[in-house]
Formats: sequence, structure tokens, C-alpha cells
Amino acid sequence: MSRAEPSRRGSRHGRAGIRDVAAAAGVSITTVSDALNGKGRLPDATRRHVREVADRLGYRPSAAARTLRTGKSGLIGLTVTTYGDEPFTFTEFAYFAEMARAATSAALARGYALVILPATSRHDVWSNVALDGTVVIDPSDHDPVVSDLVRQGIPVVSDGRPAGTLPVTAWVDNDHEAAVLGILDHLAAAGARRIGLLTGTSTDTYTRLSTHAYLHWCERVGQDPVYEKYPAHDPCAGAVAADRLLARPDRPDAVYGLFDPNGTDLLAAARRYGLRVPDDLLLVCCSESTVYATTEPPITTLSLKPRRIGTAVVQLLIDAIEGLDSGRPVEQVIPTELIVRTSSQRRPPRTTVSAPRGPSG
Amino acid sequence: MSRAEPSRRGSRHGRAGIRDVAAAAGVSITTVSDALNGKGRLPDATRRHVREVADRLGYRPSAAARTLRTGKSGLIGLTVTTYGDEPFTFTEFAYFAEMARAATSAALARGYALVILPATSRHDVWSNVALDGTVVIDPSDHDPVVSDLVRQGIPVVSDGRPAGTLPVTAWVDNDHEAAVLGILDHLAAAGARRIGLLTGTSTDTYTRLSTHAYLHWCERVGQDPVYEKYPAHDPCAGAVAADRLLARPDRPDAVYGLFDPNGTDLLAAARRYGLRVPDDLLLVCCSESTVYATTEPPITTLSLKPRRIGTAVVQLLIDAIEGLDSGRPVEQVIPTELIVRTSSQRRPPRTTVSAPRGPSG
DNA sequence: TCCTCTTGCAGAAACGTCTCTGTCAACAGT
DNA sequence: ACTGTTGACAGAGACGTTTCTGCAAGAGGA
Repeated sequence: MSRAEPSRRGSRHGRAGIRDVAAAAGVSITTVSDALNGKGRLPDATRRHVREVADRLGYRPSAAARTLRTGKSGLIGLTVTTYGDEPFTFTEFAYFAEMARAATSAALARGYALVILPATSRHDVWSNVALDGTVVIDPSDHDPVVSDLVRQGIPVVSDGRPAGTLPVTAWVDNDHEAAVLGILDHLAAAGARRIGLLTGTSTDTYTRLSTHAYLHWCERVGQDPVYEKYPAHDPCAGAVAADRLLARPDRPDAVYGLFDPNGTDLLAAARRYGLRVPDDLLLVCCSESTVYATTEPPITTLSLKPRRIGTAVVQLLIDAIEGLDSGRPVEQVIPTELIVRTSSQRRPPRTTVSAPRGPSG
Repeated sequence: MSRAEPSRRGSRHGRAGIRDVAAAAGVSITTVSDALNGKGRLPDATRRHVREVADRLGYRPSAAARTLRTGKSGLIGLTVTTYGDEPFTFTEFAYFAEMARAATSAALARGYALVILPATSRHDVWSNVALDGTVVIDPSDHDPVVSDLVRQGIPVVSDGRPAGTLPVTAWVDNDHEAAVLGILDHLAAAGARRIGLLTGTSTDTYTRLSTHAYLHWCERVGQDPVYEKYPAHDPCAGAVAADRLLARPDRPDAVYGLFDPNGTDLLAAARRYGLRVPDDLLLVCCSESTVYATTEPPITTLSLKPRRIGTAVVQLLIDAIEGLDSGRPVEQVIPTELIVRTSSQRRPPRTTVSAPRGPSG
């Protein structure tokens, strides 16, 4: 009586288990597992037979059971520091979207999936998912989540140089200081006399290092710093800050904006003040958005290469998970790219790509 | 001898298990489980004691074991149909980013996390993660992944009306046809005589329904359709298509662009042809991007309300997962919002319709 | 013929949790 | 005093895999 139960139980629950496959194929559980996972010493005939039966029954191995047994879930956490009550900033900055996309691709290519998790340590969510490792974007100084994960022996790789003594496994970042210095030099070479900066009020590494580099550059060339800060997470505050910057008595003749929307904000502000770009005002902003290629005029942007960063972060993380001594450095600096467009070139050859061919052209 | 082993084993593996907590607290496993999960009949003293011991040992319940036992993983899949070889379109359209963000928030608020998965049925990844349900954005006609999931009894909710006989649990979508008709009426009311459309070559529901609505409207008002198609996934193709549209002999005096970047593309194209917006050309595009608020001129956009959609999709899905008969309809239509800006409003003083300045004018 | 080695497969023990089913004491009701 | 009830906990399966160990049978060598 009780002997008939096991085979029943499997099918009663809806999905077929490995036991059902074994019974249907007339082999043992071991053989099924080996056949499907390509392990063990089995003749091809048996392997084919088992696979066929498994297909016929629509067998799907239980991920939970496998994870429990092997200790590997194939899941990687992805978390972004939060500014407001929303868990993410995907929308505000194309950077995050690009980075996340690249990270997802890279993870999938190696058989892992990404789980989006809140930066806040919502215990119930974090502890309910078995993670093999975690990617942290812009971790704050003493992120409790990161420390917790590391204490559990889970690898953590951060996008952004960890501040303080944050014990990450590895990190990837740009050389933000070099990037800012490069832009300032670029603007100065284009004829800028007084370069302004649009920066943020938050204390993350990116903002801090970039602002510091700006101040350092000013000191070096003997220019008085001209900058405005605003809370970068507020989409409206950027326009106001841009306006403030151009309204100053010591109005700059060139501006670098640290955040993605600064380009359009500055352009709009310049228009309000009757400033022509690039003739009266040179403009550069840090952005991954393609809209700046078609604005009037096109705006020079600094790309942080989020795709390369996302890929690198995931590679490092998976190497750590799988215990591979990949030989890759655990601290990688990805070069930035300055995409020079009209807005930062004084009296450029005015022709852009194609001359107008319309009736009025 | 063998009695001492179990307690050792737990700590040897690094992380403390429920057994270790039970031993350290001097109670049984059952009591620990009940104490931590708030079940059973335990005096508060015992409960507190157990919790304290668990904290001291840094006990974290194994998500895999819990999932295996309870059958619930707290994980929701999120998948987007892919156009190219990249798994997503996050970047190209702010819509996806917004929607995903809202969905993530809503899921986290109810204790679930989102797993990003490829639309292609990469078997190794899909079957390696235990999903309680899945959100599918823009499923194609006979998506094999969806059918597979449904066959396994996993709820699937789609963003976008499922085409064909796709067996989803529920869906949420806009009324795209009504939205397009509304925009065309809006443009006509602003004085448009010949309205053009910038549409896509792909066969997804959004593109299909929108195009159909346009053609239908044209037929109704007796206008010859003027539209250009292009592969929406290609960021460069949009600019070319916009150019084509304005280069036509029967050049429209108003254009609606179905995709996010169309606004800037059309604006740039108009500039090349010396057309003033909105005087010579009225412009509307479907976008969630805020850049259109500060372009010159600001462009009227149609918002599909991705945040509301993302939230609704997740609520429906979790209701289905938890077996709640929420009373919510399983087919929800979210209204769109037309954000009217300068680009679609003819200047008030101009009472007469401006004569078309083209060859056929 | 006997021993050894390999092949092909089966048994059974984990992995760590939840939960159903007890058990034992104390205590109240008749 | 005997039984029924309730509170407080313990025992012992599952859940569905993977994998270590082991057994039988045949192949090959001496």
C-alpha cells in the first residue's frame, strides 16, 4: 500500500519530479540525474532514452532543490543606492539603465540571472533570496548591507570605488578626477576664460571626486571657482540650478554639468539669457543619452562607458563566485570618453553632417 | 559519538543553521522555527530568547531550503521582448526603465524581488530560478516561454494586450487606438491639414494598433496617409526616417512619432528643412522622457503612464500568486496622458491656417 | 579458473527548512 | 480520583535534488 504512494505523490503535485522520470524510464534516480546533467558513466543510449522520457513528461528540475543541494543559485543581486523613497534612479540617469543592461547581458551569458534588490536593508526581501554574489552600484560609506553580505561570505563587487573601509571583493570605476581635468583642459583650449560647474549636494564618491578635481584645477590655473550645487535626484532642481549659475554676476563662459539632464537644462537657461552656444557659452555635460547628438546645437558629452563597467563588474563577480583566479585586477579603472560636439568648440566648421536638402535649403 | 556531529556540521559550513540556534538556545528546531516565524503557541519569554540567540549567532535562514519546503520563492521574473541580440531595450525607451522601476517598487513593497530574464528561452537560466510568477513586457504572438510557464502553472501577467491566443493570467495595457485618435484630433484642432506618422516596422501590438488607428482616422477624415516606417530598435534609423518623412513631396504639416527619440529626431529634421515648430510643423511624440520639457520649443508628448502600468501588473501578478481574488479586473486599461506643450499649439494670433510651404502646397 | 579492472547503474545520505503529529505536564470539571 | 482540555514543546518526516559509495556483471590477463 504505502509503496504505491511515492510515484503518486509526484504527479499529484502537478509537476513531474525526477522520481517520476526515473520510474517512467525504468531507471534509477541517479541515472536520471547523471543523464540530464551529462555526468556519470552512461552509454549514449541510456542518456538519450532518459532525456526523451524527461521531455515527454515535461520534467523541469526544481531550482530550489538544486540550490539547496549544490549551494549555488545562479542568482546575482543588483542594488542601487537610493536617493528618495523610490528604490532606484534608473530613469533619471541613463547611466544606470545602460549599466544594468550590460550587467544583465554579461550575467546571462555566463548562466546567471540578476535580481533587483533595494539598497535599504529590507530584511525580509534580502534574506528570502539565495544569492551567489551581489553587484552594488555607488555604495555609501558604511553600507550595512554590504558588510552583512561580506560577513556571510558572499562576494560583493561595486560599481564605484568604495569609500571608507567598505570591504568589497572588487570594484570597477572611472578615473573621475582625470575625466574632469580633461574636460576643463578641453574647455580652456577652446577659449574658455571662466569655467563653471553644475554639481550635486550629495556626498557620493562621484560627486565628491569630481567637485574636488574641479576645485583643484581652479586653484592650479588661478581661476575663482564658479559652481552651483543642487540635489541631483530632483529633476526640477537641475533647471533652477542651471539658471542660478548663469544668473551670477561672475557668469561663467563655459560650464560642465555633472549630471545627465544638465545639458538640456543649461541649454534652456542659456536661451533664456540670450546666450548663444557655443559662441557665448561653452557646454559639456556628463551623459549617456543620445539626445545630445541632435540638440541645437549638439552638446559635447562625457561618457562613463557604463556598458564596459557593467560587463567588467559582472565578470569580476562571477570569477569570484566560481573561485577563478582570473588574473584580472580586482580594481579596474575604465577610461571615459569625451564625445566632442559643437557645444564645446568655439567657431567650429559650421557644417554638421548633412546640409539641408529641402526646398528651403 | 555520532550525537555530537550534527551541531558541528552546521558551524563547520560557515553559516549557522536552525539546528545550531536550537542547540544554543536549548530548545528544539520546531521551537526555533515557530519563534522566528511568529507561529505556534510560545510564551513571549521563549520567543525573545530564541530571537536573541539567533541574532547572536548571525543566523540567516536558508532561502533555498525555505523555498523548497514552502514552494514559494518570493521571486518574480521580468522579461522584455528583444529586438537585437541585446536582451533589453531599457536604454532606447525610457518607458521600459520607468515601468521596470515601478514594478520593482511594487514588488518589493509586497515582499517580492524581481529577476531580470531574457526573452529568449535560454533554458539553463530560466529553469535555474524558482519563480512564483512572471511579468512579460510586450509578449510576441506565440511566445514559447509564456506557454511553457503557464503549462507549469506559473502565473503570467503581461504588459501589453496579448496577441493571438497567448494564455496569460492577466494583462494591463493602454488603449493605444484611442490615444492615437485623440492626438490626431488634437493636431487637427490645432490646425493641421495633413498629419504624418512616424512608425515602426516591427509587428508588436503597440505598433500595429497605433498604425491601424492612424490609417483608420485618415480614412474617416479623408486624408491620404503620410507615414514612414523604420526599425524602432535602431537608434540611427529614426533620424533617417524623420528626414524621409519631411522630404516627401506630400510633406505633412504635423507629425506624430510613435517612439521616444522621434521628438528630437523630428525637431532636428525640421531644422534642417528650415521648418519652424510649431508654425510650419506641429509635433507630438510618444515619450516618457523629461527632456521634451526643455527643448526649443518644448514638445508635446503622450505618456503611457508606465509607472501605473508597472504597478498594476505587479499587483495583479502577486494577487494571482497568493490566490487572492482581489476583485481587480484581470484586464486593465490604463489611460494615457497627453502633455501639451508648445510644439502642438499654433500661435493664438494666427487665426488663418498657414499655407503649406512645400512643393505641393 | 581465479583475480582484477571497468562499465553501468542503484541506494541512500545529505542540503536546511517547515509542519503535522505527537507527548507530557498541569489543571479544571464531574 | 478519573477524564478531558490546554499550553509548551519535541520528533520526525517531507520538499526534490545531487553525489558518494557500492554492487553486480562482463572483459581481459595470468
